[in-house]
Amino acid sequence: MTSTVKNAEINPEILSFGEPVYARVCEHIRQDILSGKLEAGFRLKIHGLCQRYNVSQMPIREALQQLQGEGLIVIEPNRGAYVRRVDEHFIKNMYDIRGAIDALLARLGIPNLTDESLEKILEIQERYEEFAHAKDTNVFLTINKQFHHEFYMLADNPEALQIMERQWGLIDTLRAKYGFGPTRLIEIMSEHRELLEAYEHRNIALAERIARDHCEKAKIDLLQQIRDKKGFDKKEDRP
Amino acid sequence: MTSTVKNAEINPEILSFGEPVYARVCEHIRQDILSGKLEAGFRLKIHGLCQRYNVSQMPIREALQQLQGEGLIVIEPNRGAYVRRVDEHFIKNMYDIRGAIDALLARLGIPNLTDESLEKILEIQERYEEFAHAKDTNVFLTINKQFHHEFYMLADNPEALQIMERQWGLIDTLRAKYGFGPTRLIEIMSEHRELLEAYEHRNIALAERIARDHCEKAKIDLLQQIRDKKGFDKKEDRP
DNA sequence: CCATCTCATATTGTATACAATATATAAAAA
DNA sequence: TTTTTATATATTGTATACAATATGAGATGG
Repeated sequence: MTSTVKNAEINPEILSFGEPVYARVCEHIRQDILSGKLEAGFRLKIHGLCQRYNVSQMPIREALQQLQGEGLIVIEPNRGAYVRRVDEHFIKNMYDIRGAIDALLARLGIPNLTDESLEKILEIQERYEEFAHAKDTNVFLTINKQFHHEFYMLADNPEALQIMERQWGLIDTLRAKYGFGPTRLIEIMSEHRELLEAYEHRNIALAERIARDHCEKAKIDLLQQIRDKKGFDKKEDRP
Repeated sequence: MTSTVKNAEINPEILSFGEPVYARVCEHIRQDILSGKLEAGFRLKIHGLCQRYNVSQMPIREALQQLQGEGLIVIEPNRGAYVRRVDEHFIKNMYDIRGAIDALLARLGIPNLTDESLEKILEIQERYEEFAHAKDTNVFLTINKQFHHEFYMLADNPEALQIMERQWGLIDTLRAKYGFGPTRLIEIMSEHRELLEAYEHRNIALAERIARDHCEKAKIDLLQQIRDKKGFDKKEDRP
């Protein structure tokens, strides 16, 4: 082999696996956005990302294009890329959509409900209640995701799951940042219990209503948290 | 300026505007997929696209990444890109999702309903009925889109609109290919009339139900059309 | 005849050079 | 002082060379 290695050392963490660099970089940036390390509105300069990941521009550019397709960032041609900015409208709209989707998934899922899945959900719920007093937002978000994931699985509609997950990450990011209202954690617990009961009784109409209300209340709570803590919608880099 | 032009002529249709090439190529491929020119499963080889658009690989690759983010194509690392394959499950799932979203938009939109918007919708509906006997699927799809677009606007939830439009294009492509069932066009007309009436009376619950049923019937019709005309799910290029 | 290996070819992936565009700074004119 | 213009710098966009990987055909061994 007559390979002419003329490039300097490459970040082994990025190159490591057989996966292409652009895929790895894409995943990395996505996580940085969803974890809140890269805040909404943050300007993503290609050169900066090149240094950060120690690779050339092209894999970076490809990663950014994919993230734009996913809606996590916005690329203005010849001007640059920014982490998508979210406003109260976006939050309201996403919760409304989620309410509709969750209701749908209840309708689709209840006919497929088995005793095993019911038990599994109950188990998650109990773990949830265990941590209810801990007040650790991230632990909550994780268990919460597991809880709803079980319902989603029952419905057997991966497209709905994918559509929601694609953008819902941004909402979870906000929730991690602003937390829950003082009484919200207790309310969530009982709302989940109610939902579980509706499933147990195979009461589709009731489950739909509870799922929608659940989202509605979560929406109100998050918006309230944001208004309380303020600091929202500051530090602009570019409109 | 000491520019050293060493590249051959560039396709002026692609380069023309101030828009970057990758954006133009992206739009072009997207249209080719949605219009059915590039069928589901079609292998998108970079070199082939380079020749087709007479540009180098990089803009092509960036365009493909974005389309993958949008979900229109699938890129298997180191193996290639394919137009997303759709199966009956996908169709069923998308119609279910659309039913839920349309119901939501009815609920959100009715409170915002004005006489002007009502009149505009009625106008579209009349144009619809005018063309009902023409049996031109594409004309139908266009007018149909206008009809529903008005309802979507009332709801003031651009995220829902965007989420739907992103993937719904693939369904319209199938509809354009397989057409409507013999009695379906008449049914659509009356279903739209019913929906319009429910809006007129500001009957949210009724409008929700009609919107969902409308999607349910459309789903059944499309699946039937596909089964009838066969030829579906053939000509594979790669799993 | 079948399985496996080798090697040529095709295709995708990455780095780099350079071009095009936007942004910022400073000088000139009003 | 304000506005405009010129110029330099920074940043994005494109083409090309080359590297890495996958694919397929023929050879080799069982």
